[in-house]
Amino acid sequence: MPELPEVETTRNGIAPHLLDQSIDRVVVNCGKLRWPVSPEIYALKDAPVKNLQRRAKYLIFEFEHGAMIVHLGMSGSLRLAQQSEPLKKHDHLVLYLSTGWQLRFHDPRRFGCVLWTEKWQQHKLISNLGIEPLSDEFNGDFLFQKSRGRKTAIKQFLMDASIQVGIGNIYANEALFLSGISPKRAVGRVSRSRLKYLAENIRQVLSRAIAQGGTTLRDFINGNGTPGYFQQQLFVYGRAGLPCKNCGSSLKEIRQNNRSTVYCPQCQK
DNA sequence: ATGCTAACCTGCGCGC
DNA sequence: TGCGCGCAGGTTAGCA
Repeated sequence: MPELPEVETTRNGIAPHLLDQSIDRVVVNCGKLRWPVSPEIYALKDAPVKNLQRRAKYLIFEFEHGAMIVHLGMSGSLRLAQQSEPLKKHDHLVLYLSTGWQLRFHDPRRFGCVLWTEKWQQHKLISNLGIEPLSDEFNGDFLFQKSRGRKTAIKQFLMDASIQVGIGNIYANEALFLSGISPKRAVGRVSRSRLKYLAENIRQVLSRAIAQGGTTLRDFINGNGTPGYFQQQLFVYGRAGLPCKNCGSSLKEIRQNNRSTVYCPQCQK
């Protein structure tokens, strides 16, 4: 479900309700997620949230004594709710805030996770991640340096979180279209100038998606229960067989690494 | 090191 | 209406 913009949108939506507020208690309705919900989460009590940040597609809730790491997987969402709203199917965790609001973790497919760690930067899911695509280090030179000698397809490379994080299937497809680069091209053979353009497009597409509240395909909602609007601006993702918005020819769909890739064979070389 | 596959799940749309 | 199939925003573990 959520790529970087959707996770960031979630953070923006819930942060005002959490910062310096206390989580009184947590009720776990189903602790069987990608990994079992950590025991420390069950025991969380009267804990003020000191900070809420995003690293890759992870949300990090920092407390005095440690941190809660949340990943939304493919179908997860976090949503603020009032007590009076009935629980939905797949509302696996309910965090009770001292303000009376609840933060509910909803995840039909249960590919997400809710874990506790004392030092989140050293957690094994976090410590080996690549750089943030919206940071200054992420640019054409970085992509050039990381990609030399590699034969892997450029799309797969973009989605490799050990290189750079946050780019999932939607935005990999979109960024390559915006850059006019074939998703099949061996990344090690893409020129420095094209990689520079690609890096700029990645930053731009992610930033714009955040500004639009993310992409809502099936059921993504931000922390306040409202959908995103970026899907209206998608050029290729989900548009296989439809006309290219640039040249009008039919968009083609292939599978790479068992993920669907949509691109314009005319515009992307 | 790099790279592929299976695995973790539920829900939905489509063809028959 | 119902059933089976394939596909869906992700990522790790395990094995070549």
